[in-house]
Amino acid sequence: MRKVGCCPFHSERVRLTDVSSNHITVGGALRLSREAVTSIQKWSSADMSAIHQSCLLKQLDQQRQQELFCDCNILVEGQIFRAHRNVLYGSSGYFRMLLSQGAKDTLESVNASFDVFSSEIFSIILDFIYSGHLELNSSNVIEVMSAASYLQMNDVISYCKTFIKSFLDISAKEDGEGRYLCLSDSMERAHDRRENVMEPSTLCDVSMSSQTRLWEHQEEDHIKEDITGVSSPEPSGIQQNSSPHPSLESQIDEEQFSPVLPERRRRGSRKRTATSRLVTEDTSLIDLQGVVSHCSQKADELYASLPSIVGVVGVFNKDSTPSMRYKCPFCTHTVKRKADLKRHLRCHTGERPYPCQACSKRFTRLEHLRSHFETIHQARKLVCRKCKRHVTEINGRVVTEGTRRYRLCDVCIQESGYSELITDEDGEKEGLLLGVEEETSENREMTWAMDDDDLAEDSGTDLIIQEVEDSDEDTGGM
DNA sequence: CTGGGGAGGGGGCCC
DNA sequence: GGGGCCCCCTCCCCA
Repeated sequence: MRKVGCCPFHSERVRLTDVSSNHITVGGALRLSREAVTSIQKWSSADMSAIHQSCLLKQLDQQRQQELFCDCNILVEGQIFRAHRNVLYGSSGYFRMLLSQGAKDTLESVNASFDVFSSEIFSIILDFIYSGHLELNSSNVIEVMSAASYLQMNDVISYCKTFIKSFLDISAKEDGEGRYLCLSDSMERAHDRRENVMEPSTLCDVSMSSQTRLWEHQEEDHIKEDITGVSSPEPSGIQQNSSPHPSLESQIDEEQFSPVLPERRRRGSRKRTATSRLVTEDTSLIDLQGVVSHCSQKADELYASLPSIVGVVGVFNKDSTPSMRYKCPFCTHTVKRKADLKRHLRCHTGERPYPCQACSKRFTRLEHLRSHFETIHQARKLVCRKCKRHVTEINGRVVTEGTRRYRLCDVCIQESGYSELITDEDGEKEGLLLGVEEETSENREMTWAMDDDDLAEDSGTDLIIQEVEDSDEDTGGM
């Protein structure tokens, strides 16, 4: 009579008396196929740790909900949250400092109180600490990030950054034909997910342009030569999701969550991002009205949700009175006024609400657009571009090349043979911008753009992206 | 390779 | 709070 066993992993019937090279006896009785043993070895090394951590975290969360072994009381807006000091210590730099100071009194409960964020926000963060899931939506993301900044929770900040950038994905994305498209698809995806729990899988689904902007802050040096993101490293916000709880697992890799680079450094990759280049290569006109208004609404929604004090820095005036400053939730920058913070945030969100209707470049500020338009498209500078001498309406002429206009003195015009490019004076006075060419609807659009005051968000309602020659000026400008 | 200038972008602050 | 100005810095192009 033969004894027959079963491989528990392959459900393969194995004759225990049949010792063949394809099966391994474990513990003298259990027989496993070699494939099963191999898979067990792989499975153990790769997943056991994560499973264990996940189970441990769930167990801790259950203890928290049952208030078992909780040795921390956190008071927020009159509401008391109970938690474990070990968990808080491993999740928050703020609590790490706080608990380190009272490390000797390990038997007594630790009490902490906060009035810089709401109980709802802290509840969200505490839930994340104990579950690894962050419940973000458009109305709480700024406050969550602000609180996370206060609590020194870099992983939460990274979550929020990714969320905001995917939410505010307003830059144009280039398709395979070199044409820049509106990002309604990615924005809709962001819209769809914004009310949902920020699961790791959704984080991985952040659009490429969002990722590149995020990496621009953290991995600038590495991606400079490969801003397209094809072979770029994973953003930190994604990497950390691979574990059930990165803070507990590794106490946060400080290198991985390095703070945002200073503003001056980030400009290094400005032109490689190509986020504002909306030039199309075909002759069709693309109406971005919907995109602009949609993005503007998204940005306004976020800005409106800014807490009254995003962060306070202990700065004192000369008379020793405290000076309140607004802290950027993305970086260490602080400003005196909320409006300045709003302006500053554009450099993080990538929002460019001021499009040039002549060349489709977009700007973060109206003054930058105006300066660009006057310099590039209106030739306002009374300086000869060639010899740099001052010119007047008498001894100088406006020369037009494509959408770019500049002035040359009569001498330089004769020397360089630009006479055929001289702009008609009458046309100039009337605001024509394309020189000797016939006035077209596009020309009128450009004229209107600077004549009217509604260049910014309002201009989006009539925004027409025009066909622009892929001239050196355009490519050089970006 | 290098220096100068143009263009773009960000901060501070005044109106 | 928004608009605007000034200043500074950085990047890129070109001679």
